[in-house]
Amino acid sequence: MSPRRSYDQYCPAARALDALGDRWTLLIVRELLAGPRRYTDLHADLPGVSTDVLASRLRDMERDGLTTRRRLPPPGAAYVYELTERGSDLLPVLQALGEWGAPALEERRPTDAVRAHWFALPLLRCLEEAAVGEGVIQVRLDEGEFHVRVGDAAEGRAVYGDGPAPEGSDARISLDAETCTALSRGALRLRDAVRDGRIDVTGEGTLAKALRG
Amino acid sequence: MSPRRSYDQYCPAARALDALGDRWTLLIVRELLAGPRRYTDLHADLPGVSTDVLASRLRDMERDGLTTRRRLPPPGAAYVYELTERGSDLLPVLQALGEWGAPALEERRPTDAVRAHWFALPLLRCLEEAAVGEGVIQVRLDEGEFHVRVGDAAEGRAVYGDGPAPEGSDARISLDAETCTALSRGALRLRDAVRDGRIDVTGEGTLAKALRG
DNA sequence: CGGCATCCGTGACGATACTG
DNA sequence: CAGTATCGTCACGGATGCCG
Repeated sequence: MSPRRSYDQYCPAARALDALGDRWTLLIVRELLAGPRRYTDLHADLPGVSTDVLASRLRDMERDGLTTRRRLPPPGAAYVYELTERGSDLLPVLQALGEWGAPALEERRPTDAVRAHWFALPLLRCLEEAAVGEGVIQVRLDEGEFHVRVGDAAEGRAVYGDGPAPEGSDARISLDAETCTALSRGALRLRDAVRDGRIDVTGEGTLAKALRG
Repeated sequence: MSPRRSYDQYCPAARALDALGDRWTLLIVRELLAGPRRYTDLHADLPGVSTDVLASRLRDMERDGLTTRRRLPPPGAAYVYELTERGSDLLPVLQALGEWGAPALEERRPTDAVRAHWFALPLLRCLEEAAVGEGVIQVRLDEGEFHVRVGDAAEGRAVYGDGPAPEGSDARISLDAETCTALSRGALRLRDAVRDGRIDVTGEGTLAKALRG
């Protein structure tokens, strides 16, 4: 079951690792930060995880208060997993991890899987730093689409999600994964990427105008 | 050897977990954030880690650029392990983990080990938030002593360390682990703890005066 | 004595097959 | 679709031994 193998240390970081240290756990959190997911979706976006391990992690995470399992209303009645508030509070952890790991994206190995929404967190950081304003930005990569909510002072939940934003978007940008990587590594600034045509911005609102510089 | 078991995902967080996801790795980083340590010291402050796993982790971490192994000059010639700059960059990760895990410190199990410097990071956050000024504070708990450097705008390396500060301290405080926990959980404010006598402050500098309120 | 390497039992993990 | 069952392999934890 759960991390019966506790570190048994009276230390906040060790306590966190008791709940998060198992393989795949934090990556499942990363997936669910993009919104509720079904078991099969999780399995598809976590290449390499075996079915039993995924099921075991989801059980442990629910037991530890990180996730809940909810049955979708018909039609399409299925179970979806989503983060609790406690689980959503892990956003800073994923951000810190991603920031530290960004330099390691320099090399792109042929065996590496790619999903569009994996770039949501790094890109969100760039957009926040650029202070382009407030609103929802729809992002299109070759690998797929996602959306991010920038400038939300509430610092509330669901700052980004997979696919198009249900409530619509204030601006749309299109770029490739390489540009995304360069932005997240700090090797490229948002302004320069837009100026060089590596980011295509569509939309007419103030947010789109701000993105164009 | 090293995480031969990569997640094989082109994602910054996954790349970070490739290097950090193995058991004990992040706790070794936590230890080394308090300063260089010898193998035996690490083994003593990480109860439960087996000798071969510790040696293996230290080798992997050195290979991944997180740590270096240096021979101390005689007398007392021994090897010490210390973080590289890349390794020190993990401070935000440990901070985020610690902040998230702090609520789990409510229950203190009898099997839990305790070390004084494990409270350094949480306490550092409290002191930074209280904005008491700038300088080095020596902290004494029943479990041991450590020191923290507050208000250092440089945000540089070595914001805290085990034992007394080599360069001396501007103020000294004495408190118990329970008070430390309450502070890190946000259940107790620094001002109130000082006022209630749960923190004893000694020293005459501006930093000590600021701590007294 | 500090710094590991070796051996061994157990449990976690990964892949495949199978079921409601 | 959403898992459970089975199995081989590897990583982990504990103990011991070696070597400077």
